[in-house]
Amino acid sequence: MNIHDLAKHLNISIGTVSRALNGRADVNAETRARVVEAAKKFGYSPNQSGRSLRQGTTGVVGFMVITNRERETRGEAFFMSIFDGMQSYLSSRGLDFVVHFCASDQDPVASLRRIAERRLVDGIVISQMYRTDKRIDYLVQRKLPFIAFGRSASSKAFSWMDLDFEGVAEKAINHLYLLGHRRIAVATALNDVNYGYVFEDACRSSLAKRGITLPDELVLREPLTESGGYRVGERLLAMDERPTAIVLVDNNMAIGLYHIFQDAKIIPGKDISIVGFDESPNGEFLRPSLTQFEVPLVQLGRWLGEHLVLLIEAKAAGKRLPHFAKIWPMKMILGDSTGPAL
Amino acid sequence: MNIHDLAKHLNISIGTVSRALNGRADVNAETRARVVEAAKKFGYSPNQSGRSLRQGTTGVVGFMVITNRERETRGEAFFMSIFDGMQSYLSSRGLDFVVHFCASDQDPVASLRRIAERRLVDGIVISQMYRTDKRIDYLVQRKLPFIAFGRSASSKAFSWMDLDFEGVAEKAINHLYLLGHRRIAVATALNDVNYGYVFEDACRSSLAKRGITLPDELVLREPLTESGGYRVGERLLAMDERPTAIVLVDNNMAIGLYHIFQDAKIIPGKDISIVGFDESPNGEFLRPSLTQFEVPLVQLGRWLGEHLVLLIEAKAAGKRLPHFAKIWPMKMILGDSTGPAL
DNA sequence: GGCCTTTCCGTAAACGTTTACGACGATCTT
DNA sequence: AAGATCGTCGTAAACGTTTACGGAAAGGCC
Repeated sequence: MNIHDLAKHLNISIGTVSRALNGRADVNAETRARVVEAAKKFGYSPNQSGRSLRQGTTGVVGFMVITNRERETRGEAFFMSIFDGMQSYLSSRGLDFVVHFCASDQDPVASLRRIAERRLVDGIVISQMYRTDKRIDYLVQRKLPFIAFGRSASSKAFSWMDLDFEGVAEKAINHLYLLGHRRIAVATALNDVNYGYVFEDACRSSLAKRGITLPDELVLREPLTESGGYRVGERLLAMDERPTAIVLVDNNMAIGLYHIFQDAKIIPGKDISIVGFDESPNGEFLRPSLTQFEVPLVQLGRWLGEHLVLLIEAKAAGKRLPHFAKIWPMKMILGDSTGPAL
Repeated sequence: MNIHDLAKHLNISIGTVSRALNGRADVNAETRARVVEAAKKFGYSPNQSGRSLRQGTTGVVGFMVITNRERETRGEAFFMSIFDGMQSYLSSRGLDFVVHFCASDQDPVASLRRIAERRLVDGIVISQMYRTDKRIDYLVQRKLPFIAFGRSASSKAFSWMDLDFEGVAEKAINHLYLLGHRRIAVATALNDVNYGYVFEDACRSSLAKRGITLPDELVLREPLTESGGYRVGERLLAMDERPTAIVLVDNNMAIGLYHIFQDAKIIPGKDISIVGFDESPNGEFLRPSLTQFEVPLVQLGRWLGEHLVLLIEAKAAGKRLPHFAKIWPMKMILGDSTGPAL
């Protein structure tokens, strides 16, 4: 069933059918009603290939995520809620949303090139930004609208949004400082994902603001997983001069950390203070409950959808929007995993 | 940069360029080399819209997942590994892989219709099957190749694969039975997702085989989340005649269950035995470690990719493959959460 | 040398849309 | 009444490919 069949059945021209369905003004109200009804009856909806070929636009918005077989990124469940929010906004705008996966052993730029060159999307969100990320240069050069979810050290001008690592670090450190903690460890990412460095630097400067220097041995770089957290615990236990508190860049780590502490009969919030990062269901269900930060992920996804559409529309209109750099605020949720320093 | 530009630059016709790039036989080796090199140099790759319009095929394979804002499905991280495996297989076949999300408050059939009618994919995996699922009828009628990940009670003939709920139930029940347990509870899904029923029935018949009838009050239907597990724990604690063991259809539940037990000073494996379901990193890090089942998700994703491609190729060749119904085997991993009945 | 085969390539149609343009009758303006 | 405007619709070109078809040149065979 294509537009010709539909037109023939209605005894009008395909041009009129197209105009009727696309809500153009120059078509009789009654004709339009007939067309719409017939389209519904026959389950007709325009072939996307024909349409995009003609218009040069696909009506599809993408999200690229780099999977990691060893679960070393926070990937996982985190993204699902973001997808949810983004999809719900885009569908309200009549756009399709698809997620592209790129295995960690593949070249992300090649994967992106493929998506872009085959013109599968009108715009895309890229995530898991590396410190220097070639994807940015490529997308800028290709003029494909995009938002980076996470900052990068790229010199190119581009739009991005990121979690408020500075705010989190400041609130966490301040909270611990007021509780009397002075020797504070930081557990951060092992691989080259940029936010590991961002968080580390933020903690360092929040500590410095209070006259504390962060010694190298208290920066624990491990995979952002349960076993990474377990490893962090092992390293903490092996220290001569153990810190009285630790802040984590990832809540998966908290699970492993809690369990090694449980084995070692160390009670979070009493013997050592722990501050988690994102709001994960695990955090609420840990005992004692984890002090962590609230991230409304669905809302964040909506935001990404809205702003990517703005970029796409601007490009279609031939305009140029100023680049934005949005920091997503996060609220601290006090749990029982933080307490006065010994 | 399109095929015309490339042809003009090389001083040959677009037909030859197309043939050269598509690996057709009737083109001179030297010409082909020149074309390939020029394409690489200019970063040319064919416009997917033009190509699909002509060939009637998109080179894209999809996966549809229904998000759930309340995290009531096992959705979440589970899928990420499946995507990983599926994507890696498909990319080795030169196909693209995209994931379509459908919010739980949207109509899954409408969402699927949109994908199918706009011809965005050559084939699709649908998941989170309902007991009676209209998507199946739609896809069968539309003749779009698909695999259902999860069974359904649909009368239509279609291909599906599912986890081995019967095997899991049998192994779990047998294990508990040999440990002396006779009063065994089952925690399963609250909503209409089919596998909740499948698992319940499987447990029921495994128990029956050993002369035990499963009383209604021991079937605990709750959301497949941490808080659902907590709720299961509450209900267990409130029982006059508490079961000595419980099997779970979801590991997220285990987290909540462990924590209410921790609060109530009930030790899994000693005071009560717990059998989890899928292999999740949480399970390994629970204390005592959870008896659970191994699911090689990446491999499972590859399997889905391979078999969907088979269906797509069969359709392209005008052949009809017999429908398959694959049960994915799962291996029990003994933890410390199961022990002799009191 | 004539014929056949093979190799290679150009031509043009087709895929299903959208949209600029023009045509037509009807209505309005003066 | 003539011209202008408006509402509605049909026509045809264009988007970028792939591929069936045919033709030219070259080589092989008798």
